[in-house]
Amino acid sequence: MPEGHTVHRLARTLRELLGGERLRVTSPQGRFADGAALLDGRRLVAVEAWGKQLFCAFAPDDAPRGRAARAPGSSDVSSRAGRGAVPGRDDSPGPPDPAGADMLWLRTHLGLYGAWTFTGAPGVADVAHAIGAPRKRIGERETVVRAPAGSSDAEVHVTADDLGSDELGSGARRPGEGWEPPAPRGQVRARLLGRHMVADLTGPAACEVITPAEKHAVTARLGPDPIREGERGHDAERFVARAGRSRVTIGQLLMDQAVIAGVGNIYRAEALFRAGVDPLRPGREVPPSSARALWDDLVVLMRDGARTGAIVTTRPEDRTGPQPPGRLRTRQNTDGTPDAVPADQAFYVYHRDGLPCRACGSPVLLKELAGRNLFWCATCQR
DNA sequence: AATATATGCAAAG
DNA sequence: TTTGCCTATATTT
Repeated sequence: MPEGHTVHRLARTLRELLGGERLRVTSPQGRFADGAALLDGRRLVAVEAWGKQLFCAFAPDDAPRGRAARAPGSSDVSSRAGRGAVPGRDDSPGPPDPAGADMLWLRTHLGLYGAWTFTGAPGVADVAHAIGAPRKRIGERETVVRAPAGSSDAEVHVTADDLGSDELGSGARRPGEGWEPPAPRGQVRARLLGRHMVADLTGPAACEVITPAEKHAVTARLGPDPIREGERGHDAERFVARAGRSRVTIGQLLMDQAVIAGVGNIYRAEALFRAGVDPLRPGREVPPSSARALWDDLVVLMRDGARTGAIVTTRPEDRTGPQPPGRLRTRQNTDGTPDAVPADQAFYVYHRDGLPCRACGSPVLLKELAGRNLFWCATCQR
């Protein structure tokens, strides 16, 4: 269920935790055995997200060595703030050419159910960490650390569980020394194993090894990605022009990865509400100023999502709904930041059908459109 | 134990 | 427009 923000977050995590390393690549489940054999022993030199697509570049081990290539606008593997340094890391300069003829790319797409699970050696990454489905992350538990009375905000602390005290939390050993990765859990399609970290991929819609040319063909079909805005220039104008000449509804255009990459069902519904745009209005009948506002808002919302790991679109003054009885539930993947918001106050319309609109009080509507649930307020969105 | 659900997408009809 | 697929988890029987 990840939207683009999740995939960018994954890219950063893979870059930081495995970038620059020679990896063992396997397919414990077996369904990716051939592809894994192609990548096994190669070096992870770049990790890139575009919309919901995740690309990992694997260079031959004899290729020029260096840190993972810097994707424009993203941090490279040297940004390891808050994590322990890894001994023996190769520091030689000169990233390999990601388009080089001997490069192989791993293309993955999480689809509805996919997830990456990360497990690290003590002192390298002290928590098991998964992104994507399932909602409850494997080996992780969230606890509310602070929930001030009268405040809708709470701090959430993410702790590892289920992995045993020998593996996690003991700072006694040197980082990664003597570390063995845990046995694969569930249907692990692909496993990327570094010296101190393992990344397991389950349930992807796509997991394949492709050439640079094939990778280029995939990205050429994708529209501009709000999280990557600024790399190419004119992304906003591209989106506005493309949407503005279409007879397809703006609600469908926002879900079309060739029109705008990375938007999913939640960002679609929420951005349309925030812009006051009727999802059923044809793109060519949406004023360009509204289309531009949609794009600009998605840049902010999705970058926030990539930073915090959670989709929260409500403004603080609109999070005044009644607290549900029982224990506080917060949006997952919050990284323990104060940005945590009760799950039922994170959205304006998504999954709020039948409930009163936060702005006008009229009931939020639900309609199935192109196989997906569309939520909107017919009063606020024109 | 069976069923419902999910932030997706492409192929088939 | 409908179907099929990939998987783990919460809910219901």
